[in-house]
Amino acid sequence: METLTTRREHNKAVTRRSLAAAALRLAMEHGLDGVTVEDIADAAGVSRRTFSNYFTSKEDAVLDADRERLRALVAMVEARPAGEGAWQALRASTAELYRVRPLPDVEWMAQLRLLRRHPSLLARQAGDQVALERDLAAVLVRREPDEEAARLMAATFLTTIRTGIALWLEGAGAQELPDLVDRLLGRVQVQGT
Amino acid sequence: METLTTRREHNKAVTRRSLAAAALRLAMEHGLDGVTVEDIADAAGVSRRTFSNYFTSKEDAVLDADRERLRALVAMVEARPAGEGAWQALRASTAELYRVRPLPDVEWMAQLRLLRRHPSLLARQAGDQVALERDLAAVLVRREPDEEAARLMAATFLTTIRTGIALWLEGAGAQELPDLVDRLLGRVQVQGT
DNA sequence: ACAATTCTTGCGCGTTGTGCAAGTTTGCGC
DNA sequence: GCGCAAACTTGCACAACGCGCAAGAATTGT
Repeated sequence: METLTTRREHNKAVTRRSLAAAALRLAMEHGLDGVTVEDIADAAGVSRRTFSNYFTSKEDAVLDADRERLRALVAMVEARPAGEGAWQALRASTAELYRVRPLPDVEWMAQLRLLRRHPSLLARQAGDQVALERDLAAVLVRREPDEEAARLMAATFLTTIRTGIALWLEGAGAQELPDLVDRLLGRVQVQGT
Repeated sequence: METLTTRREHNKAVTRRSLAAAALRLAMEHGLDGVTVEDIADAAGVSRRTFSNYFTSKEDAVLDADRERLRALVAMVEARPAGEGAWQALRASTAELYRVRPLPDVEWMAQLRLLRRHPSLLARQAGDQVALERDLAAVLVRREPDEEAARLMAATFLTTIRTGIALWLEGAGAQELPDLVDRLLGRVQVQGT
């Protein structure tokens, strides 16, 4: 009675998660600069070299959960009802994401405050988003046939999310993140075809 | 008969420019990975250690001109007529930037194709933009008092520019960049107060 | 059970960023 | 012009990083 997938994939997924979790935990504990790749590898019970087989840097590992979350969001957008407009689908998916996968408050708060501080993480995160833009735009094309508009929409949308998070982190945290993000999304308009 | 500024500042400016220029030239010539910091330092006639006094990485040096350009744009936005609306000021400044400082076609084209390829440059560039968002938002506040809106506008604007450049690079280059960017800017709308 | 594929690991190497301390240049008041 | 203080450059050393390579271990399919 193994897992549903093959054993290899399962093992890989486990070590990947271990590494990402260890990276996040240690970075929150000692600060990003207070942790070496070797520390993370040790905590996950693998060698430094193996770490490099999964991630290219510690920033990469720390942000793994973030990326996974965004990939889930793209999938949600794809699964929205066919008739829905592009921007509406994005907005609805965002709300859905916060419903289906709420942020584990305390831990995430700490992670994000960490993110916000360290420039190399900000840079990496922004870089990741650029890569995601293509995927998101590809999904959007079904709802917004003009490729140029789809691309612009994807970029604008992701940036709006990022801005929402930034504002939320800076503010006293008086308002709920989902509400803030949704309000921002309501303020932006990208003209379609 | 020295320069207008003090000698020290002048010398610093010279070596900085030398380093940035050398970085750009060598990166275009041999690819980003085909160049070491030492190569760049040698080409500029300084030591590797001195390079680090000016830039933290070669990506940093390569993108120096880009950043300077964006800083000029922020200054232009600040200098626009007082009555002008925020988004209108941004749009006008962009057009002005392309008029006042046209892109040295061939060289820039090559640089941007280089940028687009290399992930670490994309990441760095995106990270720089995040840092610029604050400055731009601060300038915008005069025209858009709602800080949240100003911030969102700054982020959206910079992303639109980036998207325009990305599309331009990918396309056959049939259309002029300024026109493309201006069209994109026309498609986006960020609701003020 | 055996061979092929895939993953892990240790080793080595070139590169990077940075603190430190000595040397050099520039600025400024006398 | 003189000399001192501040600022800048340089070489050195070191921990850390990313990655190619090849040998060993685990997993797979037959």
